[in-house]
Amino acid sequence: MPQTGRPRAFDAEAALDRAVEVFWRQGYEGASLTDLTNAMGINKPSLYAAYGNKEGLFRKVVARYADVEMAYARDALTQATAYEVAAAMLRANVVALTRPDRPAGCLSIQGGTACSTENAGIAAFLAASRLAGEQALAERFARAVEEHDLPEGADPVALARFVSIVTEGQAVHAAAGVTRAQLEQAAEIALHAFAAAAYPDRPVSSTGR
Amino acid sequence: MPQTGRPRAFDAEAALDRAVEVFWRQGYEGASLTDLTNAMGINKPSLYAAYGNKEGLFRKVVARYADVEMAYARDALTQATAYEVAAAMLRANVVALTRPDRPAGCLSIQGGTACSTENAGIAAFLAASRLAGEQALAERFARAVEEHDLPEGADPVALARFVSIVTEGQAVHAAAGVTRAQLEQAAEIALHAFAAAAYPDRPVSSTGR
DNA sequence: TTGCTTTTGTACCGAGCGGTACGGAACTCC
DNA sequence: GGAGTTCCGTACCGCTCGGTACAAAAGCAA
Repeated sequence: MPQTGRPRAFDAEAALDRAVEVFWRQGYEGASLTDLTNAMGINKPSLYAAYGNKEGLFRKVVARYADVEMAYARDALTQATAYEVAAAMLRANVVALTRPDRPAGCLSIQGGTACSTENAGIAAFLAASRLAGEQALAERFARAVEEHDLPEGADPVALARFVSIVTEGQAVHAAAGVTRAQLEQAAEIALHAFAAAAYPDRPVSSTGR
Repeated sequence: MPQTGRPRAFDAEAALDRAVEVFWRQGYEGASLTDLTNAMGINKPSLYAAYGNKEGLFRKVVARYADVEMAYARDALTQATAYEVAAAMLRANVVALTRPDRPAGCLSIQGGTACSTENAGIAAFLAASRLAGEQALAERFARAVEEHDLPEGADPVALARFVSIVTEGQAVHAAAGVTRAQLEQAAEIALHAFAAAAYPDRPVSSTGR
């Protein structure tokens, strides 16, 4: 595989990271190619050669975002118990949504929940990727039932949906400028709910961190 | 105030309702003037004469949406107890998000959580209007503390924030196509959490409706 | 009928959109 | 030092965007 020709003058992965921020802040439709190329430090033909087109770039951006910024979600799944999984997920999510060196909120929602008809696929793609994360969580909770960590009556799918809904609400709230401390407070309430719903027969201790 | 001149040939309020649907489905930036005028059955000069410009139309659309589609939220505030307020809010929200004759989700989020830099004001406007609803809820819960409905230690602001976060997460989920029954299940879990957080000393009964 | 006022439809505006043609520049292989 | 290959920068494409000029149409008052 002979690699000849003029070498690329930019770091494709670093440029992708710049694009992540632009889409994160402005959404798919709100980010113009000019915004993107300016932030990435390249011009349009380079962008098209390296990433295909705007949609191709966006999909690579989402993949990169999932790799880098959503690592906490995969880590959370490795916790020992369902409760710890939920706790890690909710708490780390709040931290990720409010990092001072990142745009507030999450790309998966900021990218676009509604689009023009011609870009409807973008919103659907993002929705599907969110639901995939929810399903992974549901599978982890199902394992917890098998392991008798969660009681037999627990509904792994419903629990995962609840956790996922809270993380999405947190993301919307974070994008509106709500502070990390305020979101953490809400995460603890949600976690309390998770415990009550997951272990319905067990008495619930008082709320609080 | 003499009303002379050629009379308007369309119902401005009915046309506004058509515009609500377009912005609800496609978001502010995803809805073009062509999309809007086609749906409203008018042409551009009529739109500009009646509503100012695209942003003016959008603000009128949001106001109309708040009047018509968010009535349930104001109704919920009139419930007798904080718990009933939260229950009415969460349950009615699910119904509103999944009406078969309406776009899925809510305009306040579908309208745009992220926008191009020149339309950043739109996202901020929507965020502010959501937070205003949350504040109304917080005031209702504060009243509940005064009335000794909620215990003295309860935090009305945090409770309102939690409820608000769940409704927003539900909206994102609904827009992704999650069914009403699935959202209702999550609402009940959240409601359970609300009870535990609002009445921390009281024992919690098992989950379920 | 004659003004006067307002709305309507058409046709158009400058600007920005996503995307590309093309020539020169920078590299490897022979 | 070509020859071949790939990338970079400029300049441009057709199209759609939000917004408007203008004249005909439709109402009122006199």
